[in-house]
Amino acid sequence: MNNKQALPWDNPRFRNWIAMVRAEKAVVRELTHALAPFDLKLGQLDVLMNIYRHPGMSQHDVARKLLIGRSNITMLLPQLEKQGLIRREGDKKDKRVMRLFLTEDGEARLMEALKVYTALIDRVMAQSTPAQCDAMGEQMRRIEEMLSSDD
Amino acid sequence: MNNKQALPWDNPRFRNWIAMVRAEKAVVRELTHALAPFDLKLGQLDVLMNIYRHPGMSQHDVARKLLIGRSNITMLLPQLEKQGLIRREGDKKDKRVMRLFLTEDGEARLMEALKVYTALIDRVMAQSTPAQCDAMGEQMRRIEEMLSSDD
DNA sequence: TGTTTATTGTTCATGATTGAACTATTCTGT
DNA sequence: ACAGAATAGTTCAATCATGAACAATAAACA
Repeated sequence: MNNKQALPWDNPRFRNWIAMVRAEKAVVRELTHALAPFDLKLGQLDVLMNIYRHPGMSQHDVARKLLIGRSNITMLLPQLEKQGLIRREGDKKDKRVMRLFLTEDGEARLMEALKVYTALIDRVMAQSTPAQCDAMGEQMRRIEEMLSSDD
Repeated sequence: MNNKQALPWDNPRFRNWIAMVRAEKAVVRELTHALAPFDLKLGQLDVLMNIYRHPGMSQHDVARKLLIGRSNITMLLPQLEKQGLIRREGDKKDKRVMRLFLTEDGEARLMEALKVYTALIDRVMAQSTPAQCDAMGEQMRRIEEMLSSDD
């Protein structure tokens, strides 16, 4: 019984997955430090980005987009509201949903933070050729689609 | 002043990074569910894997390998010890370090969990050709090396 | 219309992760 | 040998994310 031969570390797919997780963790750590001067956590920035792209988005939609729980959003928003970065408006037609908007401050803060964000990602992704980077992105989109479809 | 043109969403590198984060999150979520029957969290499995590959590893080394804090390890190990999956031995020469070993139960449980782990990763990574998968892995290793070097 | 079912957001208890402060031990340099 | 710096691990408080239970509202349908 030669268990060792079947060990995942000999499996390229597995090793590459591990490499991806480690890289992602390293970048996130770097990013968190880079965002500290803006008083923004990565999760908060994700929310701001989504509201910017889709003003009037509901909390539920933000949660689904970010693959996080609804309660997470509920506990995240007051921090952003307190900082005056976002505004919440009850929907006229559907009294259950809260529509989210950036304030001017929120948009300004977002733009500043995005400069740092993109600068770091640019630096990180410059490790690959544009073609490789795109190929990687395509793989990732296929993976996500594959997993979100068979829920 | 056409801010919009410089928006990160028009930047392929940025978009591909976002795709990667989403894919990773989706896989981790799936993985967490798949591991539930084994009473193992992903973080615990990571620790077991490292101890398996490097028996007698110190807690500090595990933390560094996994890119997590030392205190995290300290609070993680008692759970694994209570389940009888690992064993801790004080180093003879250096009384500060604790050497970690898998018990037989720990190794058995690890092997079972790894079957599920690798099966999922195989399924996920099958979205790419082996060559693409390897190319992606190489990118990730370069990224991690790049970020860990300039600490 | 009225009743059942779904959906949105909130609350709450729980578990995970972090970083700073601390103890104990070892290493360095003189 | 000794003082000071460095290292391994622990403790603790704070933060964060999660899922289940819940309230309010809307949608589906008999």
